[in-house]
Amino acid sequence: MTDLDDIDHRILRALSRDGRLSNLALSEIVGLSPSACLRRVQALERTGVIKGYRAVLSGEKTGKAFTAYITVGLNQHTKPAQEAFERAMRAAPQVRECHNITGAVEYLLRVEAADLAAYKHFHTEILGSLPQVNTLTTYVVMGSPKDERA
Amino acid sequence: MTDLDDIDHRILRALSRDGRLSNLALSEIVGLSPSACLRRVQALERTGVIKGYRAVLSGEKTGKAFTAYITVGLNQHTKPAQEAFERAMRAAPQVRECHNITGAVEYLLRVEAADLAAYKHFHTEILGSLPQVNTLTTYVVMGSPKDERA
DNA sequence: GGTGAAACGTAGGCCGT
DNA sequence: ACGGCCTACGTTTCACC
Repeated sequence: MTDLDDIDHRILRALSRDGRLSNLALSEIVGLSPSACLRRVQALERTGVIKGYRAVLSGEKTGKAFTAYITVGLNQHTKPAQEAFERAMRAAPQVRECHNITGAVEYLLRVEAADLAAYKHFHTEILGSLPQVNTLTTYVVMGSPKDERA
Repeated sequence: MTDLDDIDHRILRALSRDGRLSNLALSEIVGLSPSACLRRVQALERTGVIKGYRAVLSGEKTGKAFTAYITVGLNQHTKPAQEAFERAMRAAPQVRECHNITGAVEYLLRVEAADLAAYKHFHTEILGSLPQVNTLTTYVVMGSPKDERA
């Protein structure tokens, strides 16, 4: 369907590192003329290989100094229960990621909050009050030696 | 040190959603003239509030259809052992994230691979062969109802 | 913070391969 | 089908108010 050659991969690598590269600079990096390069980038965007662009913000400097991963076990495995839980996660601004995983529990969340107190509030008032939730285990992030999705 | 007003927050929200917004479009969204808007964005970049910009790629369409989270327990808690492990994670292209966490194990990884076979190879040949690694538990991602860091 | 103008980058038509 | 050239147009960026 979409097959990517060497130049496409170079474009994707360059834009992953710096999504604000100008087309002119990008064309020099990948060794193409500006117009040929632009056409490729537009095609990658059109076909959904490039899903979008994002500014990467500093958690500390935007008042989100506390990050944790949480595993969530539900007490029912029915579709309505899952949908209700996922709806609640989508509505919660502290939840940056919600993954449906295999294993002993159903979900893995990434949560960002201002501090431990704000996290505690989220944990007990929001997560703890959902009727579908059975088990919660928190893993506080002390550091991220690697985070390419920063 | 860095205190952010309402307009700054609007800028950050807009650029988080679309990191390629032109300064002109951004200035209209936040209700500033282009030059004033640009000065703010440059200040946010200079002070590290905006850490960078990234293209968000489709895992499926770039040949990474398999995603898993892995918890890793080490058999020594010494600094050299941690550093050796973190070095190996930084060197492994399949590892997109490596977080140092609290709890029963030391690390949480996010790994992306082409398919289950490629993952198995990484799991046994790379992770399994590191002398510091004691326990490995894999959680395969079946779906991500929410992923704002996409 | 806004204005204006010069410098710069973008984007699309066109042609060659 | 894909790359390079050319050029009109839009955007960025900076000194100045």
